[in-house]
Amino acid sequence: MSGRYRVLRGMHDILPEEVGRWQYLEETTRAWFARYGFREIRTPVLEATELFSRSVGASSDIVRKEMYTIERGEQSLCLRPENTAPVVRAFVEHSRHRGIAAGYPERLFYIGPMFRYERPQKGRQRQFHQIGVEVLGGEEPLIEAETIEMVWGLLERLGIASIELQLASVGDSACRPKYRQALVHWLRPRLDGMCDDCRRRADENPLRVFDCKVEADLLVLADAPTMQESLCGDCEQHDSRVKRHLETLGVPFVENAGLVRGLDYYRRTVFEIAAGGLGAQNAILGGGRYDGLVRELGGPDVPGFGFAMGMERAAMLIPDDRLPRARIDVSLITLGAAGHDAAIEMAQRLRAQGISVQMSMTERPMGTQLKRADRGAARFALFIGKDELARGRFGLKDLASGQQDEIDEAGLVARIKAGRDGGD
RNA sequence: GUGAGUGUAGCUCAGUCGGUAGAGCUCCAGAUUGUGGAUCUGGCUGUCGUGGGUUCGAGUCCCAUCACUCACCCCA
Repeated sequence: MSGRYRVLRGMHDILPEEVGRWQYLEETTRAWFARYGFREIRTPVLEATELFSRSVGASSDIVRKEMYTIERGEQSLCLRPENTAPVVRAFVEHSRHRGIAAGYPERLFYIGPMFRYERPQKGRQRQFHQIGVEVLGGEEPLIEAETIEMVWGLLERLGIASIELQLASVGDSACRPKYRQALVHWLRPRLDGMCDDCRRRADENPLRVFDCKVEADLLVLADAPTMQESLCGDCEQHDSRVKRHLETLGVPFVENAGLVRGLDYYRRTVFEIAAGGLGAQNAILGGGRYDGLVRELGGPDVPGFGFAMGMERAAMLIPDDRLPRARIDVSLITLGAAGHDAAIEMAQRLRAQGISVQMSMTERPMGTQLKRADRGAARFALFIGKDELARGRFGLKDLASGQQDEIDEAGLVARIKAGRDGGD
């Protein structure tokens, strides 16, 4: 490690060697989401701080201690820590609800950086990237099922294996407060035997006790009342419909009554997909329904559902053999000054024909040029020297097989393009 | 914010009891003046994370600090 300046803590350069992994993730996502009618939305990374304290929750860790804020004159701005609130802000600002027909909600996705001032660890950066989806303008359980089926299919297409979908309902404004009360009541006489974290959680956010990792506590909690059995009629019906649709679509899930999402705005359905190989941060994506958020942010009473996927986490799980190898079509091997001069224009003509070409910027020994062609993973080497120029025919060598043919310039393009399918 | 581990060449790492800074890979040149991958020979590359202290002498010991990694909290 050298140099005087370094990247900020928790932030990373994505170098050319890794960029292919990211492009594969992004391209696969865009193509797959398009099949479900999702369209991309891009919003600014900078927003009013209040947007997040209103939506994510002023008491949440994200707002309390993890935001990058900028005081600019009278305004408090911040780098977005998540993107549901900005997307909803844009939805409201542009009156998008006016274009929604019953049964056809607005389907949006985004890809971009988020910022949270946290202590970095495996799978957690201060600048990280999310692929997120928001469905606005429908409360049908099919929305959950279809959207989850979509992302389940995406992970399959990316070759990400050993994943588990966990599903729960956190109820609504009718049944959740009642359950919360019941849980606190149940916990109170048992807290003495439980860990410090649980005692603190019981005060601040009782549902979080289910996140506890202490064996003894988990045994106690196994008998705790669950949200599931406390759901009101509407929530219960919604939840069972979501599950029925998921079964129809063949998406396996496990119910996890202890699933707690960190953001205040969730109602009813919440879910998470966890994977092995990610260390302690094993959630690759999570989300839920947020009926009420649009109204909270000053819009009409439009229901919503969405999730966000951590791109760093997803990228880590894509098997190497899934990634297309970036290859250059042809590397020019020049011999002598005349060959090098002629190659300059040859490169231009081939590139105009849609072929990727590399060549040395200076005359170099032939052995060296071939070595570079190899290292640069070129498919072909094309020899250009005075003999070839005199004959008007060039040696085109397949670097994998070693086979070399004499071919005129007119035949080069077709031959090189044909080599794309044949070669590994 | 808390705890633990690690910082030596572009990369991966060795460095004994405190005594002149090392290896492999990469890179460059050559063996090979018009044919690559293998092999061989030679070569370049260092504020030893940073600052201070102890010492005749510090990569090595002590203190501080910064960064990275993992974990906690929390989250994607």
